[in-house]
Amino acid sequence: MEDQSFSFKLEKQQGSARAGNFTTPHGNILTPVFAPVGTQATVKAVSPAQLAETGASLVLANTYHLYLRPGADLVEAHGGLHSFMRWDGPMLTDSGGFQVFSLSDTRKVDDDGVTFKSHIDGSTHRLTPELSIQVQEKLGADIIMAFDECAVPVDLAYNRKSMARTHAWIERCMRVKQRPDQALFGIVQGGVFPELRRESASFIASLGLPGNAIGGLSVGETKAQMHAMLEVVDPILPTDKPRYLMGVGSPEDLVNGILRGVDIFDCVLPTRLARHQAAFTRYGRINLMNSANASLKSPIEDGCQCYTCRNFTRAYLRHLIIAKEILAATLISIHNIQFLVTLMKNARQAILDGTFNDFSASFLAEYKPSSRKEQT
RNA sequence: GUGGCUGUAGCUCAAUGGCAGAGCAUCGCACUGUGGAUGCGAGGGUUGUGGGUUCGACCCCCAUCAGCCACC
Repeated sequence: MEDQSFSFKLEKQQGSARAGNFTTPHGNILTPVFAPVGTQATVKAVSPAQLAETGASLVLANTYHLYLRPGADLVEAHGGLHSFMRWDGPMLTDSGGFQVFSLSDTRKVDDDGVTFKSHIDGSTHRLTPELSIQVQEKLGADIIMAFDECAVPVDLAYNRKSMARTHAWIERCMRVKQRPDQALFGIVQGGVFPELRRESASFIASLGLPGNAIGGLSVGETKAQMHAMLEVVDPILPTDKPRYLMGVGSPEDLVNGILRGVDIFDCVLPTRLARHQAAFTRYGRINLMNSANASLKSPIEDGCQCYTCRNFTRAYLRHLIIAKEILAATLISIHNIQFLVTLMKNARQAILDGTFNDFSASFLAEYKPSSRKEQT
């Protein structure tokens, strides 16, 4: 079904950490990789040229949002997502499955699909595995995702049922998929339950898809639970296919994910935090609005090669924030994206050099997570 | 000069004799397959000043100061 456009070469492995090269019709993805999120066919506040300058390769967009607005037919009529939003590099679309979870106020899930109300105009819609694939084929991303259900990971009985449903849906996705220039990834579910995760990973691995994702994590469970689930899944998923941890995440989560065999990450965090005035540094997250930055002539991070840090002081960025200038979101987004992209590049190089253990240990020792629900 | 109105948080204003509050601003925290350039919280007061009435006064009375308006 897939043509020769997609191949994954595992270049080097150190422990569970992997350095690879995933070939797509729009260029290679060197892994580990972080994909910034452009839900509505735009990485918020950042132009494609600025995005390219951060070193980002893979960009994510969202089926649910684009299906509702402007509609898949319109995107298709404009030559697909790459052409429509002017991103020449690899792209990935989420299936809409996550919205089944995050918009649970207004959804109804059954074995055939999900009925939900539009957050834009309240109109009722129905999404099925078949429709999700049809929409994603019109959008035209290089990597498309199976339509899954992301259940709240607390109820074992419900998670078992939900996992079975997700597995059935993936097979339906495979049956209707037509375009050979798109790679369909399956998604492992199973909540925080090792036995379910094992079963799900075995099933997904057996499908022989060009890539495999791990879903249903970073949705409220503890870090320890997330790590445990990754460790359960790591030895089961095929080593010769990329693994994608959906929706993750923070810098420490990326490093911890690589340590447990993950190749691809995506997250809204760098851009959302930027719009909320927070920036990553190697020592942890800082809030640029803090008055301590009011007169600082230093950049967000000394030595950072991003456009923002090469040109602008913290005092200027804080001024933009206080004055409510939209450039603040742009400049901080550029920094945060490049921070994670660079972290992935450095991690990849360390794996290739055989020094990833030291790299990850020293990064995790230096980087101080600011969230209160950290650790544990 | 005469009369009137107004003085409460940094700012704009509530509170009609019963625990002085709000919005904005300031300060801080959070954000994980993006309904959100958002959400949560904190600090901040000799109610212009001085007297009086009252169990109790931002509130009523007297004086005084300041600003504004009108009329001489």
